Amino acid sequence: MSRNVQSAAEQLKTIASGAADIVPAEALRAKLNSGRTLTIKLGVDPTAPDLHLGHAVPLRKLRQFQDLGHTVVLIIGDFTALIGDPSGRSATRPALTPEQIEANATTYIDQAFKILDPDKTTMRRNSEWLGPLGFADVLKLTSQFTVARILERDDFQKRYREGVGISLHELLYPMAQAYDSVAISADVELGGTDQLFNLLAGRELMEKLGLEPQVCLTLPLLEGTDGVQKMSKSYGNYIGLTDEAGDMFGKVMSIPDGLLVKYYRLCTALPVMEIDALEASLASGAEHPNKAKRRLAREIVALYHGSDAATSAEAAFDRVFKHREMPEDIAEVRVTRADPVHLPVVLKEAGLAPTTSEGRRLIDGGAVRVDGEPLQLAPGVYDVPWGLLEGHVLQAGKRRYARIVG
RNA sequence: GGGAGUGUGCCCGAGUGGCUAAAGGGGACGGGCUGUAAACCCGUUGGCUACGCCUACCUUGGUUCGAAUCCAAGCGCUCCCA
Repeated sequence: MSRNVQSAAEQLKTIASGAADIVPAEALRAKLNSGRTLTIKLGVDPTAPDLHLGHAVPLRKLRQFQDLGHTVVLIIGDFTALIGDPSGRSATRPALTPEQIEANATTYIDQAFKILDPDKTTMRRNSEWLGPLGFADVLKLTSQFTVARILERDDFQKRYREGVGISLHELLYPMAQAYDSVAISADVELGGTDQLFNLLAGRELMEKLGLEPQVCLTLPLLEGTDGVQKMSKSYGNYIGLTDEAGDMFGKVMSIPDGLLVKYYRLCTALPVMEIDALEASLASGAEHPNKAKRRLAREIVALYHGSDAATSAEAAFDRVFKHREMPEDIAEVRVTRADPVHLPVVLKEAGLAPTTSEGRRLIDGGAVRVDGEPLQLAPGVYDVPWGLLEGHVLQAGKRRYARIVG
């Protein structure tokens, strides 16, 4: 929408919103003042096929740069994936096969373009320039860094102190990433706060090689739905960009209140001033957190599925969780017919429980309902008449439903 | 190359011959409360149409009526010396 008609000061305000740190801020101001189109770099690790809101944070920031008229270079770290970024890790990352990397890169790009403007995005792979380097080239590069400098890194220090292994090649990761910045002459590089070390390495290397050093812009790590750990698939606390609208809405509703403003800032496209105002009214108690969270959920769902989907996701949410009614679209599930039927098996076949044992636990725990009515069975009894289930809605817990057919 | 230590369920971590499907904690799931938030209370937490059976304490062999626990070799990880 907007082009680079905004003043440097205005641009800076947008860019700084939600950012954790800009190092050095002065340099960014100067670059913006120059009026030229800046090259904004983001390196991504093709280590996972599915993107979530956490991945979207830097992508959103990139989009802001694009809207301000700048160019984005998205670097797929297909070569560095052979090392595995040690950032924030307490152990060496497993290396990926080239096939996995390729597959992940493809899905990554697909999903990233839900956020980025393809016309203002250049895609590169760092194997383009890292691959051809010979051992002599690598030696020359390593001579630009000192051991002390590399070992300053918190995660390396920690691992070293705790006796957790550090492979030698991991020490080269920051250097490889830094070389990416050299290869594309980046003006600004984005990354999470855990990336600061890597970003600074890029800045230093550029300076040593006589290039205008990049500005490092870090973004806070986004906590997942548990509100504690950073959002990550392996913690199971993520909201996927390709999650269904209803799921996405529900997951956003389940984040802790304390994260509301952060999510607004990092995950929505709302103007900075509006978010500032919301933050104030939440703090004063004028705005109920639940109301703010609903709007947040709508905003986020609308971003990835459109506003119609957001509206109906909210309606479906209310139906089930506010009015305690059945959802409208309950999938029919065909299960093995028997009379009487063994309920744990039905639960399993219907996908409501992962195992029959879990099914039993759900029954014992009073989590199973038929047409919304709690099912009470005598202890030790798990068989029910088929007629009780056929055509009815079987429910396990608050969110799992299935209409049983035979 | 030499020496020492360590490997338990999703994670951390007890357990040192039978009473161990394995303490405790975390997490997760379920119930209550509620705003599908937090806090709090309660329950569950290997699989199996199940008062029983099967699979489990890095791997493979061995000792024993019986092993997560003892022995041997191997593999992984860590530390110290060279």
